[in-house]
Amino acid sequence: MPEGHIVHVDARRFTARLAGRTVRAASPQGRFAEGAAALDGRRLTGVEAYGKNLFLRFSVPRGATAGRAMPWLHVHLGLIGGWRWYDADGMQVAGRPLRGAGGGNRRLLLSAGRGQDAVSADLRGAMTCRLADAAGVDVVVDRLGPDPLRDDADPMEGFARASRSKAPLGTLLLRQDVVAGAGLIWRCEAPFLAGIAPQRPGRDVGEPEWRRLWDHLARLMGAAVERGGAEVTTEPADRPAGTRRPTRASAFYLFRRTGEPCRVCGTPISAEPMAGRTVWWCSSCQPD
DNA sequence: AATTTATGTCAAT
DNA sequence: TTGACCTAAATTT
Repeated sequence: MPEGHIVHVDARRFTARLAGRTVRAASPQGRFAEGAAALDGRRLTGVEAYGKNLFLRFSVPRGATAGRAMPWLHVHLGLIGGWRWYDADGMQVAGRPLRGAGGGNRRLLLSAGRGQDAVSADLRGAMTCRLADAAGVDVVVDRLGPDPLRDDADPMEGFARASRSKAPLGTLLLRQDVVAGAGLIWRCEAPFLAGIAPQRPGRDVGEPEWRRLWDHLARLMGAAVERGGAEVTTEPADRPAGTRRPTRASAFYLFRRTGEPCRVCGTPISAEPMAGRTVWWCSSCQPD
């Protein structure tokens, strides 16, 4: 399920596989029929990931600018959305065949090429899928804080917001105007590695601590991108003996490990609701 | 076969 | 703080 690093992985795939190409667009499911018709036959000219938002820029057809030009496709995957990639044979790229590949849940199918060269991106379950002009994109981006996966990020913009809030750090890290792209996994794992309790009010987090936190976020999320989206925060030495490659059960220090022993000190992992979702922490490694 | 859950966000209380 | 929503996979009946 998608946090910001997944969106950046998608962006890389769009850049590698569809950027610069003339794209066919369809909405087999029908709920984005008008948008798909508007995109069909245009060239993908730009790909941007910002936090959990993906922006795809398409060429504007000459003469067809009756009214505003809408060069951008804005996609937000929400909790359950995702892109599925297919190659010429209708298989997932680098994956197993998808059950129900012809099913009716495909909101937007973007494809290019023919025969051996064909590739398709299949969007399903997204919370947002809409066309936008440049101003529409700006509205979204202007609301976002710095994205640890972007070169243009200024972590101090996030610090400025966090340090004037009394809300707990674990809540602040889910706020997209504080850190764009962070989600439930990172809001737990990064404070653990930084040794800060998620209950600590934002205004009580010092600048050096924030920088430490930011560095962990950027490193963890960057590593997940390099792994093609797979999230792993544990160091090999902190995984059970004999676990060479991280498994689902050994990938995290805290996430979904309520009551299990801390991998560093053995203290049972604590959990409680925070901002409507579960936050996990180690009361020993992350004292109040 | 039906129900629950999921790494997200927004609107309504 | 709660419910609604987008859909697929896991879990329970």
